[in-house]
Amino acid sequence: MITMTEIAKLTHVSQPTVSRVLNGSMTVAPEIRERVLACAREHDYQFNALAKGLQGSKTKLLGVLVTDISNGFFADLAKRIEAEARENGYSIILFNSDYNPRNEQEYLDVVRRYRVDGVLAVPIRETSGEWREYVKKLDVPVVTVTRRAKGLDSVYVDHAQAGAMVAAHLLERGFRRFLFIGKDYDGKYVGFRRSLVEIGYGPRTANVVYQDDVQMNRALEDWLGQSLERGAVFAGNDIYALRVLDALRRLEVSVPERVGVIGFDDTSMGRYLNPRLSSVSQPIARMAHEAVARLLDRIDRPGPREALDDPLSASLVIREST
Amino acid sequence: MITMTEIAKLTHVSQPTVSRVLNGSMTVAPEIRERVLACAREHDYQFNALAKGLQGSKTKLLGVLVTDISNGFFADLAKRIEAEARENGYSIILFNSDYNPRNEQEYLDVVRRYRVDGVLAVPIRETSGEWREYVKKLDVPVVTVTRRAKGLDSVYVDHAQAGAMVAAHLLERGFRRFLFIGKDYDGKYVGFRRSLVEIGYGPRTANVVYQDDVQMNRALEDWLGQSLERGAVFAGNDIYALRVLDALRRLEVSVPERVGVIGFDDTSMGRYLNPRLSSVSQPIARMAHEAVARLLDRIDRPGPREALDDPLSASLVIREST
DNA sequence: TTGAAAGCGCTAACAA
DNA sequence: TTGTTAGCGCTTTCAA
Repeated sequence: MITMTEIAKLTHVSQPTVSRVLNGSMTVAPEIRERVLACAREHDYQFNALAKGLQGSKTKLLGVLVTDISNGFFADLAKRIEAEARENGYSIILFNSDYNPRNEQEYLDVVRRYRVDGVLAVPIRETSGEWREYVKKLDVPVVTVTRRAKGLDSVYVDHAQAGAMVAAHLLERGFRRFLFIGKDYDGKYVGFRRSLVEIGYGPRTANVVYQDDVQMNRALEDWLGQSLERGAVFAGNDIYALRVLDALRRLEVSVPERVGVIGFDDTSMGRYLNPRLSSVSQPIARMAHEAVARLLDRIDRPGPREALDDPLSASLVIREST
Repeated sequence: MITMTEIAKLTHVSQPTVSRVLNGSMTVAPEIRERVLACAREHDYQFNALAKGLQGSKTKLLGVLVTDISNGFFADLAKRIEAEARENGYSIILFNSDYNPRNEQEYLDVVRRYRVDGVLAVPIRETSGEWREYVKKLDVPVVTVTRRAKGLDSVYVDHAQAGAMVAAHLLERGFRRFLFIGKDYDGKYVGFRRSLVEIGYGPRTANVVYQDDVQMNRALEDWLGQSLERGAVFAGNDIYALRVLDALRRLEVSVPERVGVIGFDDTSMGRYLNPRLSSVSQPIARMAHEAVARLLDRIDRPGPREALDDPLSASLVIREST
């Protein structure tokens, strides 16, 4: 691939002059400018991003770390982030932690090796000390997406509030018992449960951690057997919701007459499912936009500033399943 | 971040000696080796991948270009590719062309700028002259994944064969009219149609290019109205299939009694849908493995060799919808 | 307006 | 076994 030095030789100017032309400096004689540009075009010059990055620390590279790219929600998020980054002249190095902290840690090292200008991350355990420590060492700006990490720039949806919304909706629809599929420390469950406890439904709300289909189906069956009252399942994500729907169908439980189901993330399949799935929609495009904007701002204007902590709110998408 | 030169100063050796230690050369006195390693650990040294890449052309970076990462199939593929690459010490720069050739072209330039060691691509139009020309200019190895590009290393599933399999299956299940959702030059339709034409069903097989739900639903309705014979819809991917299922439900057409539906890619949701979706499964893990292996081989042992052209075969996953 | 020179962090000769 | 020197492709002074 042709270099500036070679173009310089071909056009009989110095290499820095070529640099000036190619970077759009206006202090070059039009005649030379033409000559250099023509030569660059002819040989299809592409600057060496490594050499450029070696110099001024601007690699125009962003590290993006997600937990699971094969989850439609994160795939969408990654897609939007990539688009936003591209619009601003940045490229993305993508990492998939697969919910494995070892991977996450390893990636953070890789990111440093490539001297990325900044990192967008969906941390596995955003509250852990290890995560904070690693971020400290990174010495490039980091923006946490989807999760809230205290003291760090975070662009996220207020899960507790979303959970409360779900509770209100389910109550209004006449459901009186509740099962959450997911971890009990999950923000959405925290908010969900809190609302329910407040009005005395604490004993009627439980949670199950998803391990595999067999285990979940059994848990579901147990829960169904405990009472004949109309209940609702709040799934931690749409993937779980889809499985719940399937299990319920197998058990010949009618949705939403006997049991309601609501998902989370509002992935695109939801509106085509049978029954159409109610879900909680996160403003993906907006999150991607704000996260990238914040990150680029940190990159462009370094120095300490207060951490961004602006929870966006989710919205309910009500369809047939509740 | 600390550099080799700085470590050299701190440990009172020359910088190349630090390089030797850190790269595991055995020709260094144990005492020095210890000292240097300790210092590196203490300061959490991470080599500068840019400087390294600027030198020996090995950036340990792979460009990955897909058409749509938000499609579950490609998300899975990307995930596997990333994992395979990582196992071999490579990182991934990810691009999403969004089926836009302009993006694709632009990305190929970016890839050159970062001097990636190789590229894995799902091209938009693998048969076009433009694509071949761009690949030529790339002067790094390129492996085409999912599609077949003549004369280039290609790891792909034989879509025509898959299409033929679908035809045989549908016929066996007693369907007698056929509608394919997708482009007529799509390999799977080519193979599908060919099989059908051979036995005289040419006039009974048609295709519709998906534009949006309204248009597709209308086309579907038209097709249904043309005959009362039992027919099947072959969707170009599972996403289309899901929509077809939804449209059919709206039209109160029973699946698979009156109309069969089969998808493509066998995305994970398929087994939970109502009805469970029959689909064509591509060996994603194997494709990722072979593609990365081939690419790394090209990188490690340059020089002309015959292009890899080894079509893998897809397999039918038959569930309730056919 | 242009060029010469230095340097980013590293590897790769080559000497000692 | 270690150090010296040069150079990868670029940007950035500093002179001219």
